[in-house]
Amino acid sequence: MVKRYSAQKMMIKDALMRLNHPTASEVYEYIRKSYPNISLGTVYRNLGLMAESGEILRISMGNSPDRFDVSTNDHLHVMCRECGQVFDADSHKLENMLKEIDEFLEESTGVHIEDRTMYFSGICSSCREKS
Amino acid sequence: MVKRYSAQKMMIKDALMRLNHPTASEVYEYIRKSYPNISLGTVYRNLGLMAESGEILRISMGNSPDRFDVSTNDHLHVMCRECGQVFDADSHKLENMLKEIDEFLEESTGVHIEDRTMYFSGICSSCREKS
DNA sequence: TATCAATTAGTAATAGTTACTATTATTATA
DNA sequence: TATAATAATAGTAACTATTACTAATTGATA
Ligand SMILES: [Mn+2]
Ligand SMILES: [Mn+2]
Ligand SMILES: [Zn+2]
Ligand SMILES: [Zn+2]
Repeated sequence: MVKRYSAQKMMIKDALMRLNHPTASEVYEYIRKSYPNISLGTVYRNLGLMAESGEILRISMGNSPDRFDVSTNDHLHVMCRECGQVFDADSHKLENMLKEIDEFLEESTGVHIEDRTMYFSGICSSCREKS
Repeated sequence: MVKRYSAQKMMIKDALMRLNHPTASEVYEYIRKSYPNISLGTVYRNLGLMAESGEILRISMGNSPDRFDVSTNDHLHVMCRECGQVFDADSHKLENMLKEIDEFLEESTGVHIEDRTMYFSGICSSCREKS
């Protein structure tokens, strides 16, 4: 069970670095330009494996298709509901607040918090200018 | 365009009050016991309409099916990853912190935050006792 | 009672994703 | 190097959650 770093896997990693939080099909379409034979299944499988191993991040936002992220450091995501762009925000400075929220929830629900999911949406500055 | 509060709609509302943050099919299965002819489409449509009008809440947690909530007040959700139970937590006391997070994000991304989605998961107290 | 829009049941269609399978590519080994 | 073992792929089928469609039903109104 030796992990083979196939050409396809490298292309997927490369696409992730070039695109901004792409969906699986965005990765697929990007690679297809230079390598038309890539299979959508291969893209999904590798993104899933990489996310599971912690090499990349899977971002589930509501009911839209999952997005993937090469940055695995702790950070938050904000999406513009006008243009769809996804913005990163370093959550370092919020660490204490987030811990406080966890503690509050543990106390009021009895659940030992192991994971939190949060994302935000609004209108980005360039979309605000346009209107 | 008179809003008719059909028998089906009432059954759906009743199911929501009796079940704990159910999915559309949980609502469907519940109603089917006493009214086998109810259509899954009707359940989906009415849940969607009620959520849109603000009469109930739609809760999207990751890639699992959407859940619905009769309580429309501001509160947070915590799910036990062992038994799947969903717990409510009044977010009143966190209001200031949440606003601070919004402000931080507006400053660091330029996006004017209009909506935030957050949910948490962990192990509930009764599941912790069992192991 | 006749009319007409709202709603329904039942089913078809869709989107996103995972599963399957035969084939190809890569590595290990005789 | 030739052969065997197995990891990964392309292509497609299947699946789940959800929405769309349509003909029939319901119920309010004139
Ligand atoms: Mn990111
Ligand atoms: Mn709730
Ligand atoms: Zn924008
Ligand atoms: Zn539990």
